[in-house]
Amino acid sequence: MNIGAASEKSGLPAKTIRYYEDIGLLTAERASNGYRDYSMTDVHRMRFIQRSRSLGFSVEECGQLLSLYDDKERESADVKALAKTKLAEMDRKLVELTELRDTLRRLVRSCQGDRRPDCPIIEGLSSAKRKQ
Amino acid sequence: MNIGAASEKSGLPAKTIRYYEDIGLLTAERASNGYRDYSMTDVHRMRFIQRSRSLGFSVEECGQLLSLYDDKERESADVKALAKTKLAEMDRKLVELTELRDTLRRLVRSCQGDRRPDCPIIEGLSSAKRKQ
DNA sequence: CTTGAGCTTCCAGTTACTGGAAGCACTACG
DNA sequence: CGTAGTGCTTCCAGTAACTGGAAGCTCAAG
Repeated sequence: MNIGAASEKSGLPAKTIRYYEDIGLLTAERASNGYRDYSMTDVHRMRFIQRSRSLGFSVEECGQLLSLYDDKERESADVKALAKTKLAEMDRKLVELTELRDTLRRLVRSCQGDRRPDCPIIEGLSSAKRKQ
Repeated sequence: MNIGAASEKSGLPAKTIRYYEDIGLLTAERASNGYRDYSMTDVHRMRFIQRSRSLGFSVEECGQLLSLYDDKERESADVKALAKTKLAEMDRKLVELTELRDTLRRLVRSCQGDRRPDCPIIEGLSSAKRKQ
């Protein structure tokens, strides 16, 4: 399939797919017309990257994960360790995000949304609970 | 207080504080020696930006929020609308993140962490539930 | 056979920092 | 009082991860 179809199936913009190829995260077959030609395996790889990125993995870390994926001889303990580290990070981030969401939600509720210039959202955001 | 102290109190690196000044998000008094001199109000503003950024507001949006904050005559409805939009976005992101965290957690649990090369983490990540 | 969408490469720009050099300012120590 | 070290200053360059745009080739439809 062409890059457009792969883009649609993977959720990655075509530009980004080309960029990932540039930096070595993806490779592409070429059709006789010079167009990139992707298989479902490629799309899986794209989705893998897409998901990993949205999980908070940097492109570099995606590369690590993918290299573990590619090198079937690698011990799965490596993958597990990496995943565990990321998991802890995500848990932390999730708590933080939830807190912030709740703060914002509370503030939106308490804000009148009328013409009073002293909106509590601003007040709340600038003085919200500091940690450590 | 100097930039170092403000950095510590706000959680923003000094470099970043200077950068925010560059792009007009922050201003700074200057002491007689030419050093930037910050008040607690400035630190609040920094914390506001720091929190907003970590909430997923872009620097541009922080600017909008801050301009609403600065211009006391503005209706708070504007702030509320902006906050509400962001709130919806955060809720979506939170759901997505939770899903991904759970996926990763399940996978970490099912992965042996031994020398078997067929780690299910990779498999799971690359084929995880696709939506819409 | 042309029109338009989709593909190609390449280069430039963007966002939000981050690092490093060169040099002035302040504190502390001998 | 000199100097060592840390912190501040500016400025310029680099980074990550895209994103946009130009110039040109390719393909399907009318």
